[in-house]
Amino acid sequence: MENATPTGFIVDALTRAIVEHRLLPGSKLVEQKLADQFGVSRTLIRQALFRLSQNRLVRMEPARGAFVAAPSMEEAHQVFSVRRMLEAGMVRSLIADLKPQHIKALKDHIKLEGAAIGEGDISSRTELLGDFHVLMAKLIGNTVLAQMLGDLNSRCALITMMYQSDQEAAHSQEEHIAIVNAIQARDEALALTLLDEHLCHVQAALIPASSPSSSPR
Amino acid sequence: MENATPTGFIVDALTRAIVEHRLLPGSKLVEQKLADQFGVSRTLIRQALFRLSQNRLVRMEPARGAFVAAPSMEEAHQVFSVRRMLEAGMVRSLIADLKPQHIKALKDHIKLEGAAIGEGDISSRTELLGDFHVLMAKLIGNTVLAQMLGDLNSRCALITMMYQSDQEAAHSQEEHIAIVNAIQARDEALALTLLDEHLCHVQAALIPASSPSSSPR
DNA sequence: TCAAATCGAAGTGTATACACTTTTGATGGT
DNA sequence: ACCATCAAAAGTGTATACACTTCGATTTGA
Repeated sequence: MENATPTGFIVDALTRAIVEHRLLPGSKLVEQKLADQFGVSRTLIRQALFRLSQNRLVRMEPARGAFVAAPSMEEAHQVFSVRRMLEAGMVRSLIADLKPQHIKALKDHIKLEGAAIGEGDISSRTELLGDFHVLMAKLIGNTVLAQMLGDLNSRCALITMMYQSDQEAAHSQEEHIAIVNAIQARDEALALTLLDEHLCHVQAALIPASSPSSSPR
Repeated sequence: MENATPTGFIVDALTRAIVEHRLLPGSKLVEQKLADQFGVSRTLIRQALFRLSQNRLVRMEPARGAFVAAPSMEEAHQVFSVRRMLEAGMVRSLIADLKPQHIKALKDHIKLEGAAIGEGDISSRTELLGDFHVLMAKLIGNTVLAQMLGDLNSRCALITMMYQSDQEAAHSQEEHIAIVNAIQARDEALALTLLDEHLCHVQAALIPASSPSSSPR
């Protein structure tokens, strides 16, 4: 999953920084400062910022600069709505052509989640909880879908991570377990219900209140 | 829908050229030539090419340059698979909260399709047949979904357009009509079936045979 | 004192320069 | 005739230069 190109490295580093909220939503990203920090020229920084703006992780205003995105509640709702559509179809596909190794892969992944949750490693915990969904896409062999879910995931993470408590993380993992069990039993209706509820729970755990995404004026 | 920035203009122009197959899949895109053609420096061309490579309309090979993408059959299959998932959910949402103006908007759009098909305007016909699906996303007020479908659409267009016959275009429009009727009748099961068949038909009309996407070596 | 105008600093947008890689075509050996 | 070698041409990757815009603070005029 590592990116060898310099621009890719910068994109990854900034993505982590944003998703882990070391760069807060709304922050200005000054090109020369980043260039100094990474020890490269503005050229590469600009490439990275443009890529991030296509991911919607940063927002670029003409002649004003780049800012860490501050997704509105409305947008978050839409993102989750899309995820529910995609993942419902995905689970159907998975159940329709289920193989023992799929179940094994999912259960192995859940073990990793458990380990990260146990250790209190928030960053890797959030990543793994998100990757669970990407893993399903990969298992049905649809890389296009996997990449889309990955992108949507980053977009969600920008919102969720900071606000997800230990308890919510554990809850997410339990839901993952239940979903895998339903898949294993090939109970499509149950799996779909559980998945939908799971995504709703994650969404419901969003921004407790406040913050109508005040535009940095 | 117009993009004011110079880079956006170049992206749009190249997108049209690719989707309309004035630039054939596999073609090399030499930066300096494009720069001369557009009357700008390589800087802006590179920005545009990077954006297009994120859309998967062009593929960039390190130190070798940019090429018009030549999606494999496998990838096309995956793209359509994702579209089926998204659009099934979308139609459910639409029916669940249907308003008279939605039906009107869809029927108006179909009229436009009919006009383009009648005039034999292949370019605008293909665009409108694709926009039908994006329109549904907009009607349920999900701009995130609308944008994703738009992207997937471009990616499909790279494959479909060239090969779509007049007859197939007319067939597509008829299917759109049937889908709208089912939506109007709020017959979810029928709408879903028709939509799924429609997407399968479009997909089936892909590349008649040949071309295992020979990589330009 | 306050508001408007102005000047300078900071930052973005685009072009250009230069190093390095790939490609291509020619040359020489077998 | 054919393949390997090598040099020049073409092209990409990154840095830098410079014009123009935005933002802030200070000055100026009432």
